[in-house]
Amino acid sequence: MESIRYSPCAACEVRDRAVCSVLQPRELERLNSIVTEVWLNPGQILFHQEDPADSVFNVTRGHIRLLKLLADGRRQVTGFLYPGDFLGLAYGTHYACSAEAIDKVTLCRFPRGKLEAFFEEFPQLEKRLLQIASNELVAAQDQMVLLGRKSAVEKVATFLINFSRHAERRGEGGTELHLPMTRADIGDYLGLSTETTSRTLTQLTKDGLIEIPTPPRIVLRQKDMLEEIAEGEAGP
Amino acid sequence: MESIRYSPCAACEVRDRAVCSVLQPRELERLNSIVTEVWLNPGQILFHQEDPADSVFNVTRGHIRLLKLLADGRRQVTGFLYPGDFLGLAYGTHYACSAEAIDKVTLCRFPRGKLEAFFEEFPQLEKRLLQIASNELVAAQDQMVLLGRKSAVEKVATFLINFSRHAERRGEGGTELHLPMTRADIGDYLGLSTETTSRTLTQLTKDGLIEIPTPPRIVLRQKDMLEEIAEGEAGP
DNA sequence: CGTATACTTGAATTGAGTCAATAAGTGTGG
DNA sequence: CCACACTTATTGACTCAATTCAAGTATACG
Repeated sequence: MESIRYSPCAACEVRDRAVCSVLQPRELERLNSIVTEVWLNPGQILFHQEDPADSVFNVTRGHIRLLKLLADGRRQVTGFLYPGDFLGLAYGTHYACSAEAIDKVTLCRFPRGKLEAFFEEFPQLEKRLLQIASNELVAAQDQMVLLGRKSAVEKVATFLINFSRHAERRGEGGTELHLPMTRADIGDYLGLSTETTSRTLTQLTKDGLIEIPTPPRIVLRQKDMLEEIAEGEAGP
Repeated sequence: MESIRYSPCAACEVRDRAVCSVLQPRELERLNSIVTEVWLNPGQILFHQEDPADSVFNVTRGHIRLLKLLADGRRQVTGFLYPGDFLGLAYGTHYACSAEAIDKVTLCRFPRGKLEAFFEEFPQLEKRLLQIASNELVAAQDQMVLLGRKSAVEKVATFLINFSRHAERRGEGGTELHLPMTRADIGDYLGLSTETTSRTLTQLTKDGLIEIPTPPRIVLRQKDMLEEIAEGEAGP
């Protein structure tokens, strides 16, 4: 994990979606002074569960997985982060989960204390964080429905649809997906085994709803059907 | 659902835990001016999923269940609220889930717009909300681990331990629990059927870890063992 | 006291997990 | 460019934890 002190904000590709979106260029310059850039290679760990939570981050490139482990090694991925996503809200003094790079990742690091000092000066920053937290809570509730009540195929369909929407929001077209994470990651995110995840994707392929030219690519053939399945509307 | 405009804050039993805890008595009086009190009978609905989210609430007495429904009626309880708990963060313009009274409930209602106007005057209120949201996000992640990766007995043990801790925090002693919610509610919260929930409680009774004198009461006999089971440390 | 609701228990079923083997990619260095 | 090692993904056969369906038993309530 390397990091430099540089002026990344000016050329930031995700500024419109990031926390910083609420700041004026001049304010952004001030924020710049406390930001460090962080690079991670695939598999590298940004922080561990239980580490002191002294920084928050914004993903600028690549993908992060958040995960929690049980004593015996069972893994739950609590979220995937995409470029623009904010990271570090869900913590008190220590991080509540680990954050690992899926592919090559770049982030902005904000020292917690310094960022909070900024709140006095730019209260809109705090408002933005509350907004982000609120969105995350809504997403968390949806994930609880998924984990608690959806079948394997409903879980996988939901995942594909959500990923597709996310890609669309980034202007990437929501039909041809490039999944950066492995089947094991997806399974641990959906509360499924790797095998069930793979089998379910195979079944969706046989049913003509998706196509897997070559993993990591997946093409959504019948998004409307997938959406129905995702919402549990496709019969029992 | 009745509601009056009265001065409830002065005699509030949960002021120390509620959003209001960050306000001075004089500030509290100002807040008082926008608060309405709401009473609910068991089973009554405070708001429905998809209703416009024009108010936020603080529970002062009784218990609320938050739930989401799938198209075919499958139910996921996304949370139980206890006296002192805040309600209404996880929403944009519309509520993301329904809120129903479990027993007799009293709440403070804050019109959203008016509360937000208060933020200018009392920025510590907004800080408090961010703190609450952060705590809820941590809890949501724990619930994902539970729903995605824990066995039935681990789920039930976790629920009992969490309920116990909550009771202790309210100064109620964490060994003799009064569960206001039904087995069906608990099951829908843990991603289990009513029957499995009941069977698992029976099994814990046979193992001597708990005692069920007469539902709704449950006595925790071996809290340390329950904690081990909850964390998945009690063998495979 | 009868009726509705909540809870428990049993028997049969099943969706997803586990274990195990194979196939398909990816990358490395000779 | 190919052979080897390594990781990721798929597929199959079997198992099992939890669900479903079906009674039956408490408990609360008007």
